[in-house]
Amino acid sequence: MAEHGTETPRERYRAQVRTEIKQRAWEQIATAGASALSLNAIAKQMGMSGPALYRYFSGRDELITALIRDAYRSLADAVRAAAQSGADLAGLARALRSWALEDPQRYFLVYGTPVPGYHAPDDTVAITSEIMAMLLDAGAAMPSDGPATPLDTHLEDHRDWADGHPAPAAALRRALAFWTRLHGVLSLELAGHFTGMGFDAARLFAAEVDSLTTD
Amino acid sequence: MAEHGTETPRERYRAQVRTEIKQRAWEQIATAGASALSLNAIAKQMGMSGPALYRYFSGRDELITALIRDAYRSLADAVRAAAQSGADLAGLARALRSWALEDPQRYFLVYGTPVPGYHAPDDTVAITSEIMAMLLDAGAAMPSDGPATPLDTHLEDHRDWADGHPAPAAALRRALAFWTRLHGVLSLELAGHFTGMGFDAARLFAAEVDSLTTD
DNA sequence: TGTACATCAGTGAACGCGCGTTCACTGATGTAC
DNA sequence: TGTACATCAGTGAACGCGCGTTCACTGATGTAC
Repeated sequence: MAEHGTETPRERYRAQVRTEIKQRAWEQIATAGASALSLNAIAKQMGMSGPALYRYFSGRDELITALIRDAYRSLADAVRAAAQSGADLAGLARALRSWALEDPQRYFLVYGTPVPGYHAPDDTVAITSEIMAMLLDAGAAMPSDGPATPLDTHLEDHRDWADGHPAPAAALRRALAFWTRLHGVLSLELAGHFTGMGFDAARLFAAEVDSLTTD
Repeated sequence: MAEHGTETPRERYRAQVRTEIKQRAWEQIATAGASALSLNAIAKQMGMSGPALYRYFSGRDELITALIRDAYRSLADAVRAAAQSGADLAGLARALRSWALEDPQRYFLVYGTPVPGYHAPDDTVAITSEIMAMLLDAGAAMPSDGPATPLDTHLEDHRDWADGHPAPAAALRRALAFWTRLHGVLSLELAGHFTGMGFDAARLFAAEVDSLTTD
């Protein structure tokens, strides 16, 4: 028999139901957007009554928070998997794109329109700098010819966000460009702003990836 | 006395109230996000009863549609104003940034998380290509040295979206990069993803603007 | 192995709420003679 | 200029709805002796 740590059957069941709730929540978000997420609707879909969900989440807010945390975690894992298999910046970019296309609404839960007043859970900043560290690793592994840009010198003085990472300024710049440029193409593509324009979004993305490595 | 075309006092009043409704709607969106927009709340804020608004908009959907249309229009006007005062691509970029910072939620209504199932009004595509034409003008006015990129040749074959504009492929590429790169920095900044990182978002934006003119 | 008890998942009724929207109406504003 | 009528802005009551959330409960599952 497989061992599951010190998990009791009841704990396993709880974890299972929690997972199913989140899964249904994602489906609902994919169908009608995050603002339409409803506990009662999820319960109905699972064939149980509304109040039952309060055994698993203390309320709607905690559920959404859990979803956001999972989304960040999942993104970091995707990048990590690529990094550990020896990918360079371009490889990480491909991993990012795959992850984004896999579930656009998940992407938008991380990078989409912020809800005024809502504050993302604290762990997300830790996960973000975890991702940043991997980008910095990849950026630092590249040859950086050319003279320092004005942005380089600014970043040299404001590198706290790199959290002690010894990457040179050019790598900091590249990590930021990775973030902003790829997010630019991806989010416009996922939001449907390219539909009907006729060109291939994948090629535009590829060109932006190229732009990171040739400066 | 000033002439207002053939506007009757009643028509003027109607237009005034419609404008105030939209204004309150924007305030509400800025406070709690677009999904929290409520006709009743707007009415209350204006000191009138809920049903009164139905004299001015056929329902919530028509109001949101009007807001989106106005947002697109306003963006196009901002770009146009810059273009008509002789700005180059970098100048248009500054205009875009100003417009975005002026009202982040307006920006997100145009470029933020799409609501699955909702379709933006048709005029918006016309306005988008109006903006594109101005970017193409500015892009074509720049010297394009260097060999054609793989993206250039792809765009050469898929330039329908340029709507007959005679810009060379390099200008098409630059217009798209303008769009995606600046959106990348801007949307991350407006969504607050840079807060706490310590660097100056304006400089990052400036660097991206530079990247458009030096390839 | 069998009984007594504790834990805990899920139910169903009930709460107050704010939403969008309709409808028949009142009263003010404008128009025609 | 004054009266008769039409237009139309805004009201208030009412509708059904689905939401999040609470509470006292039943019944099944697990635990201790």
